[in-house]
Amino acid sequence: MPEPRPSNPLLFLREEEIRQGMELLYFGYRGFTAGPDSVLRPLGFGRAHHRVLYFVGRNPNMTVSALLGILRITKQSLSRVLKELVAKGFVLQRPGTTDRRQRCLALSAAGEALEKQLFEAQRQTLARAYREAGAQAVEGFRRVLFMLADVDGHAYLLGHGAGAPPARRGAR
Amino acid sequence: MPEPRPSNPLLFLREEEIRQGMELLYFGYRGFTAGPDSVLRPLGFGRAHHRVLYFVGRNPNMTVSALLGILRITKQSLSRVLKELVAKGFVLQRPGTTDRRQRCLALSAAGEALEKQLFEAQRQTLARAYREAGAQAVEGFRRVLFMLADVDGHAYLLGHGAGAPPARRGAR
DNA sequence: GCAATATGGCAGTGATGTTGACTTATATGC
DNA sequence: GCATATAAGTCAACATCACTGCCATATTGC
Repeated sequence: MPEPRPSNPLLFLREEEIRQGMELLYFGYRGFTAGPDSVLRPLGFGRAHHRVLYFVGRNPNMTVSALLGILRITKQSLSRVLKELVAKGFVLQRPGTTDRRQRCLALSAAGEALEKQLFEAQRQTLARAYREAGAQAVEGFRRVLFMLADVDGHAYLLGHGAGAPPARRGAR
Repeated sequence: MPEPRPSNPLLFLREEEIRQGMELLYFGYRGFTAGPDSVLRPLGFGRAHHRVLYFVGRNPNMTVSALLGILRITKQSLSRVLKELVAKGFVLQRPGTTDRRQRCLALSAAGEALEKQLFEAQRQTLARAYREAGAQAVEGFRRVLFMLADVDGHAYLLGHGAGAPPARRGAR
């Protein structure tokens, strides 16, 4: 057995520890995203549609450019997905009140129902993991992921006060 | 301000908390995977190539079916990616010693160099997040992600003793 | 009026995944 | 030894999701 596990918690950055973290991210994210696919496939939708439904549901009457800023994809990529969601009646577009060039996005009743169904699938997965891991682990989970997010992610996460700005407890 | 944050840690499963976790996973995973792309693009490679390089590097002389079992993609999807990696000299194929139908996969010297470069990019991202979040947070991060992984993920993670089997401290 | 902005659209391309059917080489059971 | 199973590779066809580049339309702001 090469080099025993360090008991000193300050030495946790060995390559094996890092690789384990990488693999956990890969398998964990895969397990987390597996759920909604079975709901989306029969409707002819994919992950991109899910992301749009999610963020539009969470930010009613958001503009197209706001959504583009969150998803960080091109206008054309979003356009196709959005057009399908509007055509099938899951998303509503209305001109902005102050600026009529804008198209404000919101979920229709059907869109809300679908988003709720997708949310429920992932809620159960995540809630179960939270319960098994414990509240303290959840706090660490959130703090590490927040640090992994880029500046755009931080801007979004901090802009939605519901979330805790993960200041490090007892930070040096 | 609707419904104040519960001080009781047993009530952390409200919808807002769950949605925050979903968003953290999305933005955190995106930030984590952003690094290697700039290295891979000039070589004509993508994320699929990265995953193959990663797991072959980590499991030298693994068989094609073992890799298929880890990645959970079809033989055809893997085949295309693998063929390109072999053609460009990053991955070596050798017949198995006991079963000559098998093709055992390993990284060439160039493959190891490339994998190391990709690893370094993500190691820095992850190590920085670990440092900022603290050792205790890292433990929670790992435990939640482990619970999110599916059975295939668990089988892989537990099969590589380097990782800690995330038994819950003080579990009920 | 005119430049900038918000949005939508078209054409083409590429990476990644899928299904289904088929081939080749080798191993194994009887 | 021969039938069958298995490991791997291959081909055709297709879907999703992203990209670039270019252009059109409506509206705003100066």
